[in-house]
Amino acid sequence: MTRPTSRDVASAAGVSQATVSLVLGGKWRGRVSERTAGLVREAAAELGYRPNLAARNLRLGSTRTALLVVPALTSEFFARVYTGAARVASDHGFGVVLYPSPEGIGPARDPFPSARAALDGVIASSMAADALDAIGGAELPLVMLDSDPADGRAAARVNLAMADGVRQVAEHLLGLGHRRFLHFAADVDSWTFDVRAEALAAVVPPHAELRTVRAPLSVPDARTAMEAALAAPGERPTAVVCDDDLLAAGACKAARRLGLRVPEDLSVTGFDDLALATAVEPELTTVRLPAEQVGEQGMSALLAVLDGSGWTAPDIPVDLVVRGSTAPPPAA
Amino acid sequence: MTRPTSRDVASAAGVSQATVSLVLGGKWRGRVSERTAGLVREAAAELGYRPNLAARNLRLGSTRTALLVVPALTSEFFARVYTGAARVASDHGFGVVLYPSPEGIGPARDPFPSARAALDGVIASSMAADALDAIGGAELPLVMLDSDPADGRAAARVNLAMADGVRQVAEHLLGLGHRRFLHFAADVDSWTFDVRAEALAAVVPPHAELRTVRAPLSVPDARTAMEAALAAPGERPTAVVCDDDLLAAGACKAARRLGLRVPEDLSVTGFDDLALATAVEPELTTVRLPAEQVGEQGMSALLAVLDGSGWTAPDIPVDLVVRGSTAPPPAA
DNA sequence: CGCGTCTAGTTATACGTATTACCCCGGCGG
DNA sequence: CCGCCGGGGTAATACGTATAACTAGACGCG
Repeated sequence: MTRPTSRDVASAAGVSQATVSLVLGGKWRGRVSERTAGLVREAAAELGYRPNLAARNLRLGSTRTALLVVPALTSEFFARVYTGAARVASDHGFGVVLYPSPEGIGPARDPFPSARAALDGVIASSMAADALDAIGGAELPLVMLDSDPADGRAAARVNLAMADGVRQVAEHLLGLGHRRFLHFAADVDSWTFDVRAEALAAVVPPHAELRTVRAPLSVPDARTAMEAALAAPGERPTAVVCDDDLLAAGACKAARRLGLRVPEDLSVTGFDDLALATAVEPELTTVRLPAEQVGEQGMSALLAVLDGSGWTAPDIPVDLVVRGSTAPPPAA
Repeated sequence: MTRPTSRDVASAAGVSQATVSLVLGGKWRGRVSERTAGLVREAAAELGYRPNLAARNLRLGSTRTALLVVPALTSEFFARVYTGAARVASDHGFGVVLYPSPEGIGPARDPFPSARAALDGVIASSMAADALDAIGGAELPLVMLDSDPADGRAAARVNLAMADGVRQVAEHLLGLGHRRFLHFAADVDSWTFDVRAEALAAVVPPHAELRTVRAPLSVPDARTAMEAALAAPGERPTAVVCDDDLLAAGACKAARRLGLRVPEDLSVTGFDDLALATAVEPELTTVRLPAEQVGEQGMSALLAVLDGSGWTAPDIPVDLVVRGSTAPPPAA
């Protein structure tokens, strides 16, 4: 009661194993007659034949599988990146396997004992640099997402126009009349956040004020940090620019606890346009990131690299989405 | 510049390939001398040897890989299930691969061309029944999560005590004095939601009122549906029991739009205890599901099945978490 | 008629591993 | 001195596939 092999199909169809392989592999044009091919396909269907992929991989020296390294599986953004990557991959007969950052699994344990070496290439977020080291995938073709162009490990790179997104946010707020800004930064060591900080500093005019507060990427942590920041002495900012919607949600909660209304007393902007952005009240003004497109381009880039051809593309544009969490500053 | 094979290690160590395999496979007690084993390990480390898994899989006829079939990758709940499963798997030299329901990838495309047949077993959520059909994994050992015990496909089963969770919610609300309930049900065809509906109907006493409204599992959809339900003529319910935190968040938004305060005018309960539950204002009274434990038990069950031993365990208990979205009904 | 060419296949082999069956050699009991 | 045994290792093989190299026959053409 074992799985049928190509040899079983061959004897059922009355041909050789090689013929079966040719027919099912699609490379039989002019090598096998239409009639025989039909017989083979019939026999294969009859037996419910499916090729043994371990054998195929061994023969081809390729697994047609890419690894997507993400910082956290709970992240809606990376879930969408995965979707995009999987779509492109499946168009090319590739599979995609996820490697979430080992956090919560334990640093010493490798969640991919069986997949680790069975890969053709790696697509990795710059936010998961440590996980990437853990894989030791340095010997595999690597595509990095939203990473520092100076990082030499990547064979290709897919970046979002984060700086432009920050610029759009800042101009929106400046246009509303805001002059005292608080940058609510993600307490994560990642190039992509550094870029946002720099972009914001660059676009805020000299006569305006810009301070910075950091918090880990979670709503409760963000709330705590922002409560402290808003309660601090001195002139209160009128607009909080957040690195992430999670931070923005936390900031809104903090504001409400302190009796501040959003957006009348305090404007808050997010980043990413997660589902959360429209789940909270008021809905967040934020920056929409085309996550699926990141995944698609990442996979395309990897395929190009594997193919030996080069790959390069402009930064993926991002768009400001104005909702209810921003308004002109209080008259004061 | 190709990857070293066990044969390369053998010639470097001055032994045969078989010896290398024995030593590195750990089955050399009494077959190879301590000294030779040391030499082999040294050579392997020197060359950076890592076994070719396609070859190993082919030889062993096993891939040591399980597939986790989930309805949606964006789901925080299943992300945690995955974490638990991956932890147990890695303890046993197994890997876990995710198969998200094809939604968004297209029904005709199989995101796992390379993994489909390269699996030892499948763990599937009952919410992803159609995806499961698409894989055609019927011939593989199957563990089902939160599924109908009458479904005969599963070799083992891991269930949460959903009915008990609903009971806890209902008793909490009854204890607060509520008598007019609205069940906000997920518009998803899944056993796990049917169970909740039945449990709620069973625990609400005859003199109380219980209606039902359905909506898809998203905050905007939930908000729309609940706005309509609350604006409907007739006596308004005082408590909304939701199948999911997403629905609860939508219900809160709908209430606020209609000028109702939560929890003073309307109590709302969630289910799942997602991050969202503490991100919204007020924080949701909800039912915490130990998702990691579901993943752990699911993987343990699969390993047991593969091992030929049976597996059975009681339902995993769930706990009510009381937060700010429930209060006694308005005096009226 | 002889030769090249085309069609429709087949035979043979390699991929890298795990494991079974075998082999060699030194020592030991008889 | 021979048979036997056990320690230490090796040779050989199979897993199932893809493909390069080959072949048998039919056919056209000079």
